[in-house]
Amino acid sequence: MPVHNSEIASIFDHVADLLEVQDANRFRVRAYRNAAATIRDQSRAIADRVEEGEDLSDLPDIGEDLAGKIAEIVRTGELPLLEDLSGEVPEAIVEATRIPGIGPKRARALFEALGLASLDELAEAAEAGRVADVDGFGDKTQARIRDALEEKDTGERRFRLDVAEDFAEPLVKWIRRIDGVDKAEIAGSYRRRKETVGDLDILAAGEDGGAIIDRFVDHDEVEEVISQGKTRSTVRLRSGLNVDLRVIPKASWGAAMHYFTGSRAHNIAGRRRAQDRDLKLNEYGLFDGETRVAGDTEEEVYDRIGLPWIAPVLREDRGEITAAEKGELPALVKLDDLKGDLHCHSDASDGKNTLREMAEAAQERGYDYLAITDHSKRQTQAGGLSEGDLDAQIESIAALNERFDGFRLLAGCEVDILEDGTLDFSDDLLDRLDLVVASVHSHFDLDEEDQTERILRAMENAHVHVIGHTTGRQIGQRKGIALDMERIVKSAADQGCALELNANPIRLDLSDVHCRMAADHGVKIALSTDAHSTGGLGNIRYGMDQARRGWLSADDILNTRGWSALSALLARR
DNA sequence: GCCGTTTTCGGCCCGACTGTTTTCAGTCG
Repeated sequence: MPVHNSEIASIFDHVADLLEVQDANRFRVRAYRNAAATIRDQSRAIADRVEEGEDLSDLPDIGEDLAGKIAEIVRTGELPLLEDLSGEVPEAIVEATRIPGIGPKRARALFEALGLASLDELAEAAEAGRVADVDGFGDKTQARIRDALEEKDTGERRFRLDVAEDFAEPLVKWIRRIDGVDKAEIAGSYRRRKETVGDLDILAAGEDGGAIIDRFVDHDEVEEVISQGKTRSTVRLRSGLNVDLRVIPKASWGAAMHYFTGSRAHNIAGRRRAQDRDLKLNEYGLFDGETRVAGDTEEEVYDRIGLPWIAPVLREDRGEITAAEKGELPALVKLDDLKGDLHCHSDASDGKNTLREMAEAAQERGYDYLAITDHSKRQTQAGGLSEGDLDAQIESIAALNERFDGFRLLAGCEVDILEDGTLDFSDDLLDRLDLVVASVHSHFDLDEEDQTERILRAMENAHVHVIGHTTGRQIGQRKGIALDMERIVKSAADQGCALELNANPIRLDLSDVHCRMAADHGVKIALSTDAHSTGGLGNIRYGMDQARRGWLSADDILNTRGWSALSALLARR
């Protein structure tokens, strides 16, 4: 089994963790972390590149040494350096660094001073009051350790974007009404529209930071004030969501938005560019010595470091800076480009609304078409249609279309991909449909080889236009099925089969990296909601954000085409 | 350990807040 990129990245991250506890050169630690990030963001399998004899040191942050180590991992599945380090540093110390406020230095100091060997022993020591006896530690840190270990709070919890929105939007509106606040916006991964966010970063412009923050920490939903200064505060809401509020002067707005939108890696790259130009970039502005030369707007900041404005969704240090430099940033797809939705359900299967209601909702959104893709017969629990039911639905759709002007319901189906990769309906029946989406809804536990073959076989059926929610993952709830995505994408390209980007915020499947991989291979993406009600069509914006994070342009998306162009494309299968 | 308009050495992003100590290292974002 080839080694996955994520496995190589994890090994490097683990090495970095262990080196950090050993108090190794911090730039060496950073080198391992940077390399891990680079590897994680590659859309192609690193293992394949090694097999093909490619020079990995061409990749950013991978030099001769790390290229050699990657080759070794690909060959043997192991890295001797990691084995050595693991023998020298107790894993429990690394685990202890996940306690908020405890980093590598303090974790190691504690374990050495108290002769600890496990987190359980650390919990006992905190309970017995021995932590506060260690030099440099006091009662507060001891209480923090005790509480964190009691709650098993590793600080790792992430919130789905749509869930975070429910808390974030009312909160930022409330902050805007605080006296002295000129404006306030949410920055961070929320603004970059990541599928999950770890915390909310809210930026407010105002002069009297102390007073604004006093009001902020007084908000009803604040459960705990983690830190509170004159310009910055961190609180935990009752929901468990952490919120950072940062107050800056109005003149620094653009620089601060840039800074707090991140990502961290994108910021570091930006500050390096500033340095190269003998400037200094921080959240207050871009400075030439003591003089601020930019900072009002993000555009101005980018401009002065020689770049066009870069959309927040691209700010992940995945090549956007080089692309911006060369004037090769993608023309990102936008909501207005969409002409329809290619996956939704009616009350004929497990949807809530009738065909007519779904059609009217789609017209209200300004769409030219909507594909009705109810479940096939295998999906009994979801009211899957029998052959006869689908037959009747095709007729109903044809009758409805008679009444529409400039709009069309597409007769479709979300047909089940069975365990062996065959489909739940006959080719003859599928042949009568405008659009066929084929999806996996069962046997999630097959191994990677079988699962991949299963999808490949489904794609070989020329009646299949789109593979629905390809990995089947549900964010925070269910891992996706084991798939060799590169084989899937290559085959999709060969077959002319599209892959779906499912806009449901629980799915967002494909991921951003997979979107980009697909586009790089020329595979078209169906950007669809999988709506089960008229309201569900509104989820399209989450899928749009994900598509943009995947660098997709309108041409990469199937349903930016009008019906005649789309039907011509579909007929080519 | 990586990188290079100062290219094989000597740099490596920047600032706020906390806890513990009394001037700052560590941690975090």
